[in-house]
Amino acid sequence: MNINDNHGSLHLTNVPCFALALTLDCGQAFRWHEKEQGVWQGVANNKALTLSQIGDEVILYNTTLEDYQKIWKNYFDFDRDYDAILKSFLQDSLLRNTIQQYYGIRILQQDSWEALLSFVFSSSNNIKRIRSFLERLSCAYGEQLSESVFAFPTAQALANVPTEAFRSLGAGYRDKFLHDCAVKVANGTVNLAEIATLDLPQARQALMQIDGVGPKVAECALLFGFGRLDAFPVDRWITRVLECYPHGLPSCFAGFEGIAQQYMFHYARMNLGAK
DNA sequence: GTCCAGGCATGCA
DNA sequence: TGCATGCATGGA
Repeated sequence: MNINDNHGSLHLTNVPCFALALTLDCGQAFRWHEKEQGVWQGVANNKALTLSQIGDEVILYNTTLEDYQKIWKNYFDFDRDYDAILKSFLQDSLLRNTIQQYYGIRILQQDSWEALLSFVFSSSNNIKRIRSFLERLSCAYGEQLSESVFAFPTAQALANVPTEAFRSLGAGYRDKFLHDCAVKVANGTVNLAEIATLDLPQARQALMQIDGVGPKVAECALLFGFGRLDAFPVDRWITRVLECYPHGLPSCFAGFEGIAQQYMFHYARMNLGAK
């Protein structure tokens, strides 16, 4: 991959294994939207970004080489050899067509707090609604970065928000879960930096101290927010896909079950109708 | 009007 | 330990 700094925009060429729209819109991150055809806009790590893709060329419009090195390279996980991982997945005949069809979905390395709170809200909910709620939440309690762009609110900021305020933003019954999550992260009862150092079972247990965090939400937080690519969230869709794997997952997924899971998830949402 | 969504906590057997 | 049920809300 090559990088050219072009007066306030960065041109990445020969970007391997990257489908921008699929990656931003496959239900792992909720603060990206397609502003116009092929042009995506979003916020992560307190930075706004606009970007687009043509073939294996990606253009980042409003950033610097410094921020790319510091934030976006890691966020898009560009140092990881996805081609090699996906190639090994092709050994599984069940997922082969899906991998080829949706080639280039990457797991974003999101902020752990943002991923955790986002998936607390995700329970028994749909992606469109998760998006709109998190946008309202950010507008209400996040730092303003520009006229219409707000950072994801910090745990400290949300810990001071009364439960009823979450309810009035449309959180529904999850209002108390959001509150508990913010309080426990803000006061250190749940220490995200420490959880990042734990093995998977311990990390799950630590996250599940939060009201509203069960096995699935914990797994999503670990996969999407802690870079645990061996985490494997099972939701309603994945449950249906797993009916095709009565003997468990194939060994070619080992260590990267979470990546395989995201292809399964996308396949299911695109191809399996309502149950 | 009915069903469903990246589940979880709770109560009961 | 295992299963059924309620839970808020808005879009299809």
